[in-house]
Amino acid sequence: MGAKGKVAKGTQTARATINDVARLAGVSKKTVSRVINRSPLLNDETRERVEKVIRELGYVPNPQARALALRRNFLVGLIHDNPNAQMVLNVQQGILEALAGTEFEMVVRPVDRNSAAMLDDVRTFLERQRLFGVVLLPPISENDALARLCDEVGCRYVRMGSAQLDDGAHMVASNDREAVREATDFLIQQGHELIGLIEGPDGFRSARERRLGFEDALEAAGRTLPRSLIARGNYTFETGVTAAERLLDLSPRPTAIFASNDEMAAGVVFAARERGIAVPEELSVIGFDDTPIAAHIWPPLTTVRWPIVSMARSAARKLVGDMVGGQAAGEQPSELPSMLVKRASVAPPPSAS
Amino acid sequence: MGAKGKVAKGTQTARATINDVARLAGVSKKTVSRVINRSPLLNDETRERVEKVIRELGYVPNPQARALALRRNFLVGLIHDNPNAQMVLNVQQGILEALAGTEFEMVVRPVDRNSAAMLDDVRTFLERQRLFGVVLLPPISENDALARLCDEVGCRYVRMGSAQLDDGAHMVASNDREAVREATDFLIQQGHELIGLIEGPDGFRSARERRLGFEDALEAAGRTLPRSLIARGNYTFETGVTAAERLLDLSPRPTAIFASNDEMAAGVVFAARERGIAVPEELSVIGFDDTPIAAHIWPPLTTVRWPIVSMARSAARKLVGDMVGGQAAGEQPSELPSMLVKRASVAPPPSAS
DNA sequence: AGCATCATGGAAACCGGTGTCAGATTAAAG
DNA sequence: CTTTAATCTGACACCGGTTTCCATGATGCT
Repeated sequence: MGAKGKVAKGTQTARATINDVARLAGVSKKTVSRVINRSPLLNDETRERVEKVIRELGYVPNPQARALALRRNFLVGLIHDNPNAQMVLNVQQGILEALAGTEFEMVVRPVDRNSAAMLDDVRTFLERQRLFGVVLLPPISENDALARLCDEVGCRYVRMGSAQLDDGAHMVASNDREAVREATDFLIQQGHELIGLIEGPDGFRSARERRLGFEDALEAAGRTLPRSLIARGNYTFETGVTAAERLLDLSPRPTAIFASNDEMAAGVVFAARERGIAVPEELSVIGFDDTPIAAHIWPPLTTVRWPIVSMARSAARKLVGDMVGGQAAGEQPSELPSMLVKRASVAPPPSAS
Repeated sequence: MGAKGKVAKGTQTARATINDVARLAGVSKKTVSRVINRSPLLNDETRERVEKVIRELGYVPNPQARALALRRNFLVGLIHDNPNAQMVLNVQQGILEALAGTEFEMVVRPVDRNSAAMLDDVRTFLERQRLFGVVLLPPISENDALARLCDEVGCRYVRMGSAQLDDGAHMVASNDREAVREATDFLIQQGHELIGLIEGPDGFRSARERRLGFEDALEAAGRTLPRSLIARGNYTFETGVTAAERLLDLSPRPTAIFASNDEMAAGVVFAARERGIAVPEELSVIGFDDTPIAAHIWPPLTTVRWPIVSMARSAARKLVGDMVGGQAAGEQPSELPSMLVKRASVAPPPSAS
């Protein structure tokens, strides 16, 4: 039980105001305000006295009043148009971890990338709510006009993505290209000759980076990528199935497939099952993201663990960092590493056994 | 009139204030305020004149100022401690659908059910932010103390759940017991004699309802449920695997398993694969929720489609209904139906073929 | 017509903080 | 022992709405 209640709660919950604190501490509102806002030009002795009263009263400044006076809300927005539920939730988790214990809250705002009114909607949202800052999740984070809009309305922002698209203060990225190169190298080392690629949708930066990584690996091995071995999906399970069906009907059939995300990789496994192709004996599969589905299907997927939670946490810390914890928040990394998680979906090709 | 009007800001983006509207409409702030808040005692002609100016100016009241004056924020909170990412995201989607086009925003707040400070944390959250209302997601929605707390601090709330735990104004529920009875009936009709149950964690209302539905079906068929055919998981994939392993090692082995959610059902399929037991030829599986994983594993799962998005939308409408759209929001349903989705994971038992 | 009742709109206070700027204190310099 | 500068502190207006209180004109009733 919390024995913090020195404030007698009568019938009504009477929250202490800044005036109460000021009166009891024998100072003015303004001085209390200075204490709250960590103003440097303040006598230490005065500060302590006020802080003592604040503690005794259990006083917490009213966020609505502060928002009005400061013309800035203590809300961090998450703007996304991401089709992958798990990814969105991981990002939320990361942001909330960074915001825990602060006065900030998270408000979530999905947008429609294809809507002509998208930018106007976001502008209205930002101006109305006067958000402290926003985290932009890919793919919408790749939209430069959106970033400019944030600047314009005076809203801080941090973009998440698969490659550095902005300066360190506004970007938290992974290095997808490098990660995919390693994953593809792994397939090549296992002896695979015909490796199919299911790439992400056109216009997604991550799709491009991952394809480049794939090509990097082939090139390093002195191979070229035939057009027929490339299929495209839009990061959903269903398009993964369709793309895999095309690749699996090829003759000769690829013995391995790299899918640009786990959803599509799960689709590959599904399509293989439908055709009676054994995974990994006859077909090796690698995905990307390491979402739960990767570990929950049979066989569990070899995949690239995308540091999404850390990226989101880092992004949120960048936003509010200078407001809370001072140097504790410190300099947040702008690039976080991925790693290859090896599971049962990869084996040497049949011919190599 | 001593029009000590403010100096017009030239280049700066000056959002219209209530004073601008009042001046241009030739009325007082108060009158504009009455228009905004749909006060009934107002001349129709005056109202229209003011509304015209509002439209022309593109005026939108400042939410921060309203929040301060009204002592109530235009935020709807989502409080949850749900382990299932997909479910949380579906709920968010439903809430956002209900809030679209209104002045409300959604703030998400995960809590820790096991923390002793949970209630205090939530109280602080509600009092500080002065939320308009909250949606409570199971399992935390089953916590009566939490509902009482909301009442106490004057925060509206709507609970979501698997059974009616509260009056219609505060509850949106499905009827899990009935849905599971139907699902189990389906297994019985297919000819299964030994049906295993993987129930949800102790203390979850949904776990209890689903077990009761299971028992209802057996009882109606004149059977009893041996203790050995019941295993327990905590709604995660991993505990589903463990529970399934125990059931599959029984002799005689059950020919069908009902798992209380899809995650655990996916675990059952996984465990069966590990043991070389063919699904559905040697083992039928039914899950609950119809989350994406159900359709994305092989074989696709027969499952109960839980109307989670509609429930969340309905819950949010109940909260803000009287504020927006008047009767358009109308009376929201308090119970929404589930349905059995038949996929490939169920077949008659081997002996029956 | 005269008076009570009611609907309407305005001035000013208020919600609970923050910004500006001048005045008070104290320290350093002359 | 002044004078000057630097450091703290508080009075007051302000953020942009809502609400209270009251004056005003319109309406109803006898």
